[in-house]
Amino acid sequence: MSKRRETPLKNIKLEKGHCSIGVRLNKLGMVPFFQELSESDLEKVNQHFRARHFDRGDVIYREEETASLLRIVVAGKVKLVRHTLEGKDVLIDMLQPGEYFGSLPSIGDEKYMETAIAQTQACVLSVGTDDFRNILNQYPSVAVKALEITAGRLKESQEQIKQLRTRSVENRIAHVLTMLSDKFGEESEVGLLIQVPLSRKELADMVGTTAETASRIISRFQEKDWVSTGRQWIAIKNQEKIRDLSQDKG
Amino acid sequence: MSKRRETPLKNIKLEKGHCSIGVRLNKLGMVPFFQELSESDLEKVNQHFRARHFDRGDVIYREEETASLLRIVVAGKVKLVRHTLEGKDVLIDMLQPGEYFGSLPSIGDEKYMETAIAQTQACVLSVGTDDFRNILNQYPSVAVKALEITAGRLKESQEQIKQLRTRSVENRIAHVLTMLSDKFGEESEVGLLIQVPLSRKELADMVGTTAETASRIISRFQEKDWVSTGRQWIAIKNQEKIRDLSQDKG
DNA sequence: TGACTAAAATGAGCCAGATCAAATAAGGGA
DNA sequence: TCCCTTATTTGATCTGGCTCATTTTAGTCA
Repeated sequence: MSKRRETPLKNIKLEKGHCSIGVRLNKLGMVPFFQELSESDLEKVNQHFRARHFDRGDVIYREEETASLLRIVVAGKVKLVRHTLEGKDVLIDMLQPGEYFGSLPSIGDEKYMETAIAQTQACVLSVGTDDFRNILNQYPSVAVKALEITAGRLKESQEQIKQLRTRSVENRIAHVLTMLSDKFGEESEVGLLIQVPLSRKELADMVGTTAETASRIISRFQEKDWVSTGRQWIAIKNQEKIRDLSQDKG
Repeated sequence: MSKRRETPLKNIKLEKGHCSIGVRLNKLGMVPFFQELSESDLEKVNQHFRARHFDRGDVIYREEETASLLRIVVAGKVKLVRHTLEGKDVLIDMLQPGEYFGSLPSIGDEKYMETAIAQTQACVLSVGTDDFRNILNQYPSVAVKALEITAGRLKESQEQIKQLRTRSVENRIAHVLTMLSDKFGEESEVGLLIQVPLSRKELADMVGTTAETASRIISRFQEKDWVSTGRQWIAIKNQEKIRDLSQDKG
């Protein structure tokens, strides 16, 4: 009855030159940091950026490397991971176009604390930390925006700490699925598809479990027909149930 | 042989009027935010602040209350806690003079995400969020500083997430003890004393365990003569061992 | 379309740490 | 110095989720 299935994930193929100077200026204005800048200021700021393309799986920078650049995702998805000595990974964040990563110009912020990897083909802008510091001092609105964004991330990360301590793995998985579908969700025939390649292992690393446990739980969801999944993808069929579980009192 | 023991903790009694306008300006310059401001700018900024005294246990603000003030600890210690529906608490941070809390002026930051409680008698400054926003726009150095501080907290909190997922409770307790002694440590006859009242329950809430488990672990440390403790206080007698445990490969 | 490979699903056993229940003891107050 | 409250300690038991090992797929590629 069913044809051979193939990934419902979009194969994001970025064309050659997509990461060029021309496109760049255009996109820069859409980055939250710079939203309040005038056209001309934007152009000045743009001078300091360099653009670079990455293929899926490329390491953008490594933990422990000397941190000297602030980066902004312009196209594609980028994941941030921390490795531990015991060989466990912690998936800190999955970034979308418009989001920043790398080092903010802070004192003693000499090493990157995490590894950044292109999760799909991606185009990334970068500025030197010193240049960015100048930008911050010159355009207070950029600094305020950066502060807001960072404060927001701090809250999220505190929320995650709270969840890690108090909710079950099942609840936490429901929670990331909700977050991911809010961020990357796209309606498709199989349900609300999370438009990023994401293995069970990666899902587990976001939530703080093992791939096995994550798999068991996803299977359970599937039995109840709340999600549909395959290799590296998950789509949500019953948003309400999943959201309920992610809320308090699952 | 030994006299009746009493808490080695200092009873921080703040005198009346300690929290007055006069003292205030003096202290404001010591707050990291404002370190780079000139005397006269400092005075202008000071206009916007109000000072207020709190006794031990006083609630400074509650989770879910509308957030409208940014606060700065001027004297005493303040703890930030998150409560969960299940009745568990998460102790997010223990603040020292000079540190900020409350709401940064960010969009949609309408509710406090945590409850702030005076852990000792304390003096706290506050500014309206709008006023602070103006300060940020007017003095970029303040904004940059705020950004640095917030980014630093973000890193800490990511580090904590990593630890929660990968280290044992024993390791994590050793880790907070190390952090707390770096921050609040004071040499005393009983060892490097953490100069803040801190119950086992609170220790547990910082680390993500139960009071019982925390107690068992502290007992173990005590047997090895690494720490000495009593009600609401802990002093470290063997910093090296504790630090080793908190490091990787305990 | 069939073969092949890495991802995913499953099974069985085990343990750190949570829970529940009780016994102790620290240290403030009079 | 004694009393009393409430933190702390300790014991016994239970379990979610981790581990290790194996079997099944999904989906790509030729």
